[in-house]
Amino acid sequence: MNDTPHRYTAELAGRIETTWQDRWEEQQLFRAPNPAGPWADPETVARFDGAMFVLDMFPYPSGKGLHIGHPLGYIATDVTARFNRMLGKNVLYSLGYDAFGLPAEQYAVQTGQHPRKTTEDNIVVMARQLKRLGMSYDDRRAIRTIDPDYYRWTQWIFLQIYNSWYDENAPREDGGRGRARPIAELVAQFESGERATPDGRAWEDLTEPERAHVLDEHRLAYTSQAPVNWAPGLGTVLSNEEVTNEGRSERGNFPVFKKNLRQWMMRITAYADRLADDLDRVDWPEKVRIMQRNWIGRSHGASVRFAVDGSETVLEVFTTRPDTLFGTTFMVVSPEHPVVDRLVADVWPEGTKPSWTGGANTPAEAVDAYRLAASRKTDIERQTEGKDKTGVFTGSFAVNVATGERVPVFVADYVLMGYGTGQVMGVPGQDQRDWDFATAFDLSIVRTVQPPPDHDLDTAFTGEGPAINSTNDGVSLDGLGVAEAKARMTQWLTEIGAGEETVTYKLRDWLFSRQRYWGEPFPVVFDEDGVAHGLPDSMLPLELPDVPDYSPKTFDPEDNSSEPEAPLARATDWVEVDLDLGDGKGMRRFRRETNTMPNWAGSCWYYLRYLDPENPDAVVDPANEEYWIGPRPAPIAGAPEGAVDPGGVDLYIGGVEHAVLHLLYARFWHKVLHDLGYLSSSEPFRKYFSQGYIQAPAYQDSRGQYVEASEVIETAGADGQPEFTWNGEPVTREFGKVGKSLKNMISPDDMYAAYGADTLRLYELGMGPLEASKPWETRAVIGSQRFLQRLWRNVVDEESGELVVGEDDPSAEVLRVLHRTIDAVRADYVSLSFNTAIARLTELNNALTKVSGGAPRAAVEPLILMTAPLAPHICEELWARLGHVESLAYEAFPVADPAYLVEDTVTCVVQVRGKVRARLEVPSDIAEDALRERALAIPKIADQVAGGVRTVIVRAPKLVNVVPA
RNA sequence: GCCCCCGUAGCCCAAUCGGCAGAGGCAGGCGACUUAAAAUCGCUCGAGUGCGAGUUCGAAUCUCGUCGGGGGUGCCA
Repeated sequence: MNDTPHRYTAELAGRIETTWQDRWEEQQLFRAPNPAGPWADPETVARFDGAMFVLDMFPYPSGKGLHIGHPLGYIATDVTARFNRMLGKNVLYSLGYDAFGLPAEQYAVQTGQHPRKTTEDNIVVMARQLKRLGMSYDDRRAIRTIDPDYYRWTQWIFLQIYNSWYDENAPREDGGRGRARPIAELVAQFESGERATPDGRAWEDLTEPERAHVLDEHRLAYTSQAPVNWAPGLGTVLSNEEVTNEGRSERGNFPVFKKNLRQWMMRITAYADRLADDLDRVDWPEKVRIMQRNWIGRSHGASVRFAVDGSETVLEVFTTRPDTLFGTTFMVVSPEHPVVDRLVADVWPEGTKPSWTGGANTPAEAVDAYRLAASRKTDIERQTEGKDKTGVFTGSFAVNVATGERVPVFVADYVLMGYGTGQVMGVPGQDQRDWDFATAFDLSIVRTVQPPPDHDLDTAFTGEGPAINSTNDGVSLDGLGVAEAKARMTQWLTEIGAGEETVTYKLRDWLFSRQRYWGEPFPVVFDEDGVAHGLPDSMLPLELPDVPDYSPKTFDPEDNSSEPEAPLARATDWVEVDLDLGDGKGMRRFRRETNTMPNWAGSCWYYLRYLDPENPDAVVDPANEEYWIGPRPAPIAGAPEGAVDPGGVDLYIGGVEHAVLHLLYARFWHKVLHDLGYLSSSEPFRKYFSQGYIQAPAYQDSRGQYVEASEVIETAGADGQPEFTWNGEPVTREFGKVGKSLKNMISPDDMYAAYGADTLRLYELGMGPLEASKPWETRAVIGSQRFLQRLWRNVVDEESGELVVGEDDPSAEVLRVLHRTIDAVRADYVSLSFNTAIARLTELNNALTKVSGGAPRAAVEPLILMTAPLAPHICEELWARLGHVESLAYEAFPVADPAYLVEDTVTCVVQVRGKVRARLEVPSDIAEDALRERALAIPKIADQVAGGVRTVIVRAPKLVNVVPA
């Protein structure tokens, strides 16, 4: 029989936790009122002290359920949500499911179940695990991307983007220029003649397909032929992330080919500048802002036009180093570039070196062979060949505009078609790639920046230095530094009409279609001329049809000529439809788009739907948007002078693996909707915090195979280092991401059973800073349980279950500890420093344990309130046992009394030359002079500075440093 | 290759503005409770901050170099 029936064991914790979880749910305690929309309750909203939107990256409902790595961020947001409720804020906090996607489809194909069934089953499992963790979600707002009521609006947003164009000259309210406008306004410009059509004909003289084609050049969502990763053996296209370094599919290890297919694209490049500039206005980790800026890859330089000798053809290059133009000794064009055809000469001209010809008899032969070889190489092969430069001479010469010299034009695959103009000027003196090419092809090298004396003579010099060899009749750069020389050269190029200042980006338009079943259908149909039409709102949602077979058609893995067949294409009854689009043309025959949207679509805007999930009339009521995420009066700390707050979610926590794509795509959509007037905020996430990973030990046997981590036995070795064995065999330990592949899965369910959810929450946040990755150690979880057991014992007698709190006033000493703790914990919660908050609470808890006569109620109650965001169940239970009827979820968070924060006396350290030599107990308000005198009067100090004092540094009241002469 | 972050006790981690290296936890040691063990409780041991310079009255903190670990990116003109 248990001696201590009221001890806080895992079993008791489990009972308490499930009881409170049910109670919270019954009382609908965490439902946040909205000011407008279907749930409008402005009176309740008015009772709060402002709004706070706390957001997690919503999960993909995997069949394996949660592991202990997942909840870290969720616990952090839950603590933040609970803390802010206690500060009087109206807190919006929920968690939906990102439920379309490839794994569900693949699992469905394997098991013969419908992906909706397996997905919904998985959601049930995850929802149970999360409820058991004690999350304070508003359950009404937990949207699922697969629900037609949700993806109706995903489709609606797609249509807004499709029906928009980017007007680079339109003024914005923030003072800049460029914003999305309805496509109808562009049509009006064409109709009125304000804007000329590409070929100059009048708009009304264009056929409908011609007009559609013109508009496609402007739409923010458009179709185009684009190269994609095609795996015939899988019957599907793959994202780049799904392709291995060896150019095979991650799943199944099938060959992957680049294939040109008609695809939907999103014109995200139109927003490149704003996506880069507005990073200054959001409160994000600097690391993530740098990653996004790198991804956008804005670079400033100049475009320069080169005449081709004896031809009308003009080559146009982009360079970030116009100052080095005098050092251009050759030109290079990408093999895929259409201009190559016009460059190929009939015969090898005089001066052609043997190494330039590739052994061919004519330039045409050489270039054809080279282009064919390049086309057969994958991107990966081009990369893995590294720095070995290959190429052939075209037989043409261009004219260096600065020197007037003829320079040979080459075709080489180190120049990429997809960046800049696909043509470069070869400047070996100041570019290592060009140097390598010049060396391989025996081309001349002219330095136009003076390298320092210690510079390696066999390499390019890319650093800062004075320009040399850079003077002609029109311009001289000699002696100028790089920045000045760039400006001077760009100015000269502009004057003579040979070039101008230019900005380029690495960012590409976003490939937006997938040949999959389990995704949002495009709300688009094609008429018999092949012209695309967006469906009218009244036809949304366009529901994903049930099909008998949702697996993609597979082919011979090596059959590059095969074409993907989207599963929806087989639903012929659905694809071929007669519709009246309401455009005055009556009932017509259409063919539906059979691609589906990528996984990103649903996750691009889910946070907006949390704001107003049941609104049938709008994606979100403008008043709700404004209330929850509208711009605030003050910009974020550290924003540039004059910056305006962009609005957005108050706190978004998620893994850094989504730092580039998801966050960038969501920002893009948000800005489009802002431009079109649907949103007052211009950024989705005002503050983003990237959490670290929890790593768990994984073990490999002598063959390098991972073994089940839970079955590994640790022993102390002869040298005191731990040794590990599995089934008696020695294994080696490493730390890695938790999961199936490393066989180190640890389920939160096991932790609930062994310790309880409150202990798990406390342990995960107590491990270290939220942003750090740290190793899981099951053995250490006990420490968090002990903390809660001590807290329990401060209130409840383990034998009898009676209250044991003292009703006397706390001592001054206890009050000082209490108020110092309040002060620190408040600050720690605000800065997400949960590990130090836990340490402070532990300290206070330990101190109360030692108070004779029982921990005083006046100290225990604030301790419980402060611990409640971290460990809500046990705190609710103790709060109730202390006689409170209401949940503590909306109790005011304790406030520190400044009177208890100041000490009467402090210990002052007295240093000699920076080394501590003595200590003084002094009044905390001691004057500098008095402190100096007292320090110098200490005999030990006086002895040490007998030779005289050079200076005394006093930092009253805590430090005196005496520097002897 | 380039860019960013991190190295503090056996382990995970603290340390406002540069001012006594230690808040908290794990493990270890000692003790209490127990017939015994586990659990629990109390007490306790423990590093001079990866390494080398520099700045400073004073450096874990700032600067430079170097080593180790992690992340991003990659022929981006």
